[in-house]
Order: sequence, then structure tokens, then C-alpha cells
Amino acid sequence: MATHTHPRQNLSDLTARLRQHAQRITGPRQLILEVLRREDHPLTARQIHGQLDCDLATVYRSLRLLEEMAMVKRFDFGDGTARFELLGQNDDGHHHHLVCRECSTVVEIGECFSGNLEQRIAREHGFADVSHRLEFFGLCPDCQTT
Amino acid sequence: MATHTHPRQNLSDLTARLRQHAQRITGPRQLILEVLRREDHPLTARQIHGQLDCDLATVYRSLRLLEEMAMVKRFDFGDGTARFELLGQNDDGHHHHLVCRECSTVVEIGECFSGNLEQRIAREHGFADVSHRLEFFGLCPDCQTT
DNA sequence: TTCTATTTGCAAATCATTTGCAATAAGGGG
DNA sequence: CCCCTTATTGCAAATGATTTGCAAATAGAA
Ligand SMILES: [Mn+2]
Ligand SMILES: [Mn+2]
Ligand SMILES: [Zn+2]
Ligand SMILES: [Zn+2]
Repeated sequence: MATHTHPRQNLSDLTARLRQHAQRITGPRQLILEVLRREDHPLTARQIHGQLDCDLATVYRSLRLLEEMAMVKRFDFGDGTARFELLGQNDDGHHHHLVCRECSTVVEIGECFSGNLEQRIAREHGFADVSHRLEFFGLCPDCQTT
Repeated sequence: MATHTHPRQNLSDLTARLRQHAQRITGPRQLILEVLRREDHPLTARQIHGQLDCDLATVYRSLRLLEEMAMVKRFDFGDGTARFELLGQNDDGHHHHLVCRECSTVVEIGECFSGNLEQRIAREHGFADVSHRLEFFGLCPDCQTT
């Protein structure tokens, strides 16, 4: 579920975190967070760019930085275009989506399978730091009637 | 797990299925299946091309056709490069992978979470034909020592 | 073997994303 | 508040995967 944290929170958080990284608090960086804060579904770099007034390359560069700072999370719906969602302060943003194969409608999914499946798989193959990426696809109510 | 079906099977299967689609049995199409048959992990178009003697575009075109014919399955490890695996005749190929974030080593995973999670999600949001895409990522035994 | 529709090779086009570089702006020190 | 150094931006060109147009090659039916 989209965690809608309070406006001020993200900006002061941004300020604080950027200071730690010894980087600058710029307009584009703040604006991207504001755009993301308004949405409850992940947006593409292009969609974000459409609501701003700066270069697309800057959007990509900022998103990458914000991702490294763990302020935004990148999702992959398998269509060759990355999507980004805002993260709350102590939120690792782990969740999934249900995407309509026809119209691309997105539903946020909070549930996940039991953690011991992942643990078992990790142990069984001797892997460490195992995580997963999971997305659901289907036909939304509207697109079924067609 | 990679289902290694018998050589002949895939070729005669190919022949039969291509006839149904009213398409031709060409060298590249057969060769791609042979290359895939030798591997137990998904290959990129480029990797397949490296073992053949035909144009990369032909590899892409053939893979797409074979995918539509349900003879190969496409996987997405989130690195912007599609990977393909051979499918057995009555196999929908649904399975997952555990990929090393460092060296890209791939482990085939047969397990999956309980089907009712997916059913519950589908029903809860009124979606039909729901499927999912799931991949695990971690550090393989070798890469942990670094 | 002949004929025609399908395929292939090759080059150019797409698309998302990244990168080089000169111009511009952020913010610490004075 | 002004300067100076350094990070950041805009713009254009580069990338890398994948697709596409088109003429030449070829599979398969007759
Ligand atoms: Mn989400
Ligand atoms: Mn596999
Ligand atoms: Zn839909
Ligand atoms: Zn590894």
C-alpha cells in the first residue's frame, strides 16, 4: 500500500539525507519527491518528467540518486520501463503489484508469501541476502468485459 | 527445473507446430531449439546468437515466434535483457530462479508459493487470468567469501 | 523444376537510459 | 551579502537491447 507520509517529512528527510551524502538540495530533487508523493502507484521517469520542468536526463539522474538514498524504490513490470515509488522513512518499500495486461491498471498488493519459502530456498542453495521480486498480472474488471 | 526432453521430440514438435501456424521449418528455428536444449538455464538472444551462424535479428524474430508457439519461455531478471528457456511439450514452463547479484549465477527453482495467495488476490480485486512473475536474488556461495 | 509466400540478412530505426561537457547554481567561508 | 569551489543541470550524442523496412534467398506446394 502506498504509505502517504506527511509532506514536510519527506522534504526535511531529503535535506538531512542529502547532507549526509554531501550532496545538494536542488529543485529537481525536491520536485520529483513531490510528484511521487501525489501518486499511489509507481511512475515512469517519463511520467515524472511530464509533471516537471527539467531535463529528462536530470530526472533519471535524480531518481538514481534517490534510489541509492533509499527514498524511492524501483519496480519492474517487465515492459522494459522502470517505475518509481516514494518510500516512507523507515520503509524498505517491499511490496508487489497486480497489473492489468490490457490497460496497465495497477493495484497495490501488500500481501506476500510466507517468508520461510525464501529462507528455505536460500539455505538449500547456500545463498545469502536473498530477496525477491514478485508481480502479478491479469485482466482487470473493466478489461474482462471486452 | 529444466525439463530435458528428448532431442527428436522437440524437432518433430517444432515441425508439427510450425505446420499448424502455416509457417516454415527453417534452419535458424531448428538450431535455436537445439542450442536451448543443451542449456539448463535461460539464455539471452545474444548468447544464443553466439552459438549460431545467422543474423541477430533472425534470432530475435525466431525467439518471438517460438514464444508465441509456446516452445520457449521468456524470463526477465530485471537487467534489461530477456532470457529464453526451452519448454517441454505439455509444460507451461512456470518456474522461478535464484540469481546471484554479483556473478549472475542462476539456480533453477521449482518451488512456488501456495496457489491460494494468487487466487485470493485475484478475487479480492476482481481480476481474471492472474499469473505471476517471481525471481529471487542473493549472493551465491562463491560471492559471499569476497 | 517452377512459382509464390515466407524468411533472412543487413542496415537503419526505436526506446529507455546513460554519459560527456560546458554552462549554471548551491552553499560554506569570509 | 559576496566569492569560490564543486556539484548539478541542460543538451546532445552515445549506448544497448530489440524491432523494422526492404530486397535477396529459400521453403514447400504444385
Ligand atoms: Mn506500489
Ligand atoms: Mn529456468
Ligand atoms: Zn485493464
Ligand atoms: Zn555469485
